[in-house]
Amino acid sequence: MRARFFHLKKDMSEGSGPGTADLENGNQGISMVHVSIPNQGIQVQPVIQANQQSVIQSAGNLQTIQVVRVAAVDEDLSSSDSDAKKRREILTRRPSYRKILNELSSPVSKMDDDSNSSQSQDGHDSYVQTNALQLTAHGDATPATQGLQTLTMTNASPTSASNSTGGTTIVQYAQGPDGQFYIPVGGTNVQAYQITAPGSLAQGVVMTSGSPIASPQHMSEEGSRKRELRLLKNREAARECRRKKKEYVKCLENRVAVLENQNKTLIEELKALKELYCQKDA
DNA sequence: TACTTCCACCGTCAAGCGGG
DNA sequence: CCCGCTTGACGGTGGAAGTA
Repeated sequence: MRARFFHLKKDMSEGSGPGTADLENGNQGISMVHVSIPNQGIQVQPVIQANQQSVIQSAGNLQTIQVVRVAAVDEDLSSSDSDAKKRREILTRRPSYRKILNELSSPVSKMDDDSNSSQSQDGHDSYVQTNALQLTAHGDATPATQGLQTLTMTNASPTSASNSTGGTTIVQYAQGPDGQFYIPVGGTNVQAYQITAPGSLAQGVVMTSGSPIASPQHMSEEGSRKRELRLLKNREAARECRRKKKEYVKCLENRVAVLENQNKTLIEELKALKELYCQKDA
């Protein structure tokens, strides 16, 4: 089995590298941590036992960050395919990063509400709030771009083959009589760009300049159009998903840094109090 | 310099999930 | 129930670093 399988969850529970110090007890069966943040203080409270789902729930000030333990699952890597299937079934699906980040940042804000950025409760996490990747298609009534469709992607990557305006990416495409997709550039001057077949896509959307009317015949099917659109959407979605995942990991790492600092401070405080107590006693 | 290894990123597929 | 979104898995690519 490839190590990449569930690697995010694994990273979270293995106690290796940055961002895992608060989860070091994972190998003792402690896989849930209570983090409560009353005003400024932070309490970390391990909770024994956890079921197999990654859940983050919040109740008032108390947030429960429950981390899936994968170590036990990974231990029997040599087991049969049915075991692998079982593991897979057990560990399928986790809440989306958007949801997790929502919960991490609550009750201050809701991710999908008005604002586009927020800070989590520890005041250190800084990540851009993301809306779900949304693509809405609607016709364009302007004569110059008759038949032009517009895909609006909120918070899509600015590097995508599209116009990006403040987190909203607009992909415009026209559908030729042959069923091809054309991406017009320059308003009235409808210079057509053809989205090529998936097989010829090395990376991203390869666009080749061409006539808005002429097209190769092999792309003329409705099915291939739909597929092309689906792939385009999924490409953007995957990009967005990876970005969110990165933010999520960063968010956790920041949280770990804060908790480590807190822990260090408390240890020093305890040490000082101990010394004071010993001096008094002597 | 050529080769290998590692890492990050990407596109695609497939499956689960939630909303309508 | 269907459709679209989300995300894990997989395979591919390119660049950086290490090695013979």
